[in-house]
Amino acid sequence: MEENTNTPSNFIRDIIDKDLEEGKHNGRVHTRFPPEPNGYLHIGHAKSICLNFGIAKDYNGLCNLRFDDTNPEKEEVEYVDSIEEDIRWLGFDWEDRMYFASDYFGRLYDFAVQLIKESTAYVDSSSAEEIKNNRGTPTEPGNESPFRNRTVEENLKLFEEMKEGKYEDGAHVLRAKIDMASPNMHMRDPVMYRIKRAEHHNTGNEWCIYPMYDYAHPISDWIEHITHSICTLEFEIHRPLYDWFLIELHLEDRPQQIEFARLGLNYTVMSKRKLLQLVKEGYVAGWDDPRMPTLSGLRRRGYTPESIRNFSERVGVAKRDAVTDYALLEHSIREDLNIRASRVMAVLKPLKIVITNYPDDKVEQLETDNNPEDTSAGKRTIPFSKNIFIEQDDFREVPPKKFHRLYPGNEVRLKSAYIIKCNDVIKNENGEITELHCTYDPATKSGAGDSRSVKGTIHWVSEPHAVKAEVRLYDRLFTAEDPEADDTKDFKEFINPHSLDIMSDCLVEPGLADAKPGDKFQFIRQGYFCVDPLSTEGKLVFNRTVALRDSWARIEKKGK
RNA sequence: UGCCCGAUAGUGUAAUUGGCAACACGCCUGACUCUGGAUCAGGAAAGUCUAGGUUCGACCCCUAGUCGGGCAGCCA
Repeated sequence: MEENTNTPSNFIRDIIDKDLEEGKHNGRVHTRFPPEPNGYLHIGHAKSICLNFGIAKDYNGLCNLRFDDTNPEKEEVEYVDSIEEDIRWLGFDWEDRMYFASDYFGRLYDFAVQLIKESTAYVDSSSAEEIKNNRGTPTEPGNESPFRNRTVEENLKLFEEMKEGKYEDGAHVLRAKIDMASPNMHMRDPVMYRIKRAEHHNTGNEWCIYPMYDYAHPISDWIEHITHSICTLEFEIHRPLYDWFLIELHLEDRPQQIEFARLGLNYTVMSKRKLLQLVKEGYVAGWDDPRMPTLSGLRRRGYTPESIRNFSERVGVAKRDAVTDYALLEHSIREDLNIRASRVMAVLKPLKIVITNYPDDKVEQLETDNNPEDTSAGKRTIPFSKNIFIEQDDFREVPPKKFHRLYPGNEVRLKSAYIIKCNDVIKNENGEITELHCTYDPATKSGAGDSRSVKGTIHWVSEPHAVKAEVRLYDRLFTAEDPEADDTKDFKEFINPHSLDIMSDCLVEPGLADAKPGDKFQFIRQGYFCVDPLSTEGKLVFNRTVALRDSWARIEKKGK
């Protein structure tokens, strides 16, 4: 399949083009994707992954995977593993360039010593509370720490002792000596190192001091020869600090930080904290619940890597906060599945039909296309018999206007089979419809030349051959476009109570009996579905990825 | 009454870098169809936040304002 090759221009590519023209970095382009292993990747990360790996590819450069693991209290190997898996699944390859910020703890320490020697870093023995109180506010300057002017020797000794574990957590921090009156809060002597006795997923108990993001990130980028360090908007104000460390350390060929707006998607939440809350409080079944915007959730839902890459391309890259319409994501997956998913028939809410003029024991094997969009997908046969099931929604005793489906006296075509006519509606003592009696027209067999045509075609399954299945219909997780908009209400108040609808009495065509987890299908006239990872041959479970566009639903709605 | 950033159809992005607004999604019509899907054809929809200025000419440059977002973790 061909992917969108003409990537639209964006301001980051403009910057790179200009850098290349000016001969910066000797014409190299090297990016990195730097997740913190403290949660699962979501669709917003996918945008960043596609951006970073995509740019590297288009400019003949490289993109590293680097785990930003400077806070051992929050990070776990479980997340490292899931992140690797998700990026690979998305279709990107970091080759042998998987790094950890923790790989650089030694060098980071040495660089810190260098700053101390140059009197641009000092050990502050103030408490966290005192540091906070002396930082000032956005409108008022801060106060200098009483420890700000310790001698180099004293700082060196203290910092080394911090490393050696001579002090308790929080007793001292290492700070950059910049400007307590800076209008940019991040330049008011930011903390570089803190003492934290926590086991690190990678370095174990080797260290008891850990660098802060603002200090570790620019240096990690420099160590890896990154040229363009792409991050999200909230780091914009950190940029002067990013540059400050590199300049003070006299590092050449410095990477450039560029910020873009993170992805916003309506009817969902994207913060790791909130997603974690949904998982922990049981609103969803886990990180890979098909309603989650996580990559593992989307994967389980049936989204393909191609569709997510195309989506990421289409949302664009800019510097303004924006919210993308969920419909764009849905369009991306429909577009992909339309050309690759086999069409099959499945009845979600069965309504029995007896074809009164069809021989009792006869069974025909009818031929049908696997995918009309792709002739190479071939054909298959499906059994047809006297007793079949159709969708309850495809019958109305009293049809509304423009209803092209089955109703008393009307004819419809059974997809790939015959035209039938509804003669009798059979009801039980409660007046509920139990079955329909129809007659078929033998002259209208599918593929038997040009027979009559009727307005409606519906799907069906043969009763004796049908296979039972459970089908899970998903809808958006939230009822509000922006569940976080109202700060008098918790976002969880907007959870859609109908986001999961389990249909347990569905019937699918026999060929689906041995469908394997992950297999994707179009249930004709309904939508795209995939086999859930927990599905078994004894109990088939399908997840609805996305419904087909439904213009009848629109017509009907307008009529009301 | 601080600092930083942003503003283009309903939504998200473009605009050969100063030449008079385009693409995608969505929406509406129609054609076609053994999926009310797909496909095809067509359509509505912004005059670029506001007010000035520079210029033959401004979405683009300048000034002032408005609105929105971010910044006071020993989080990233």
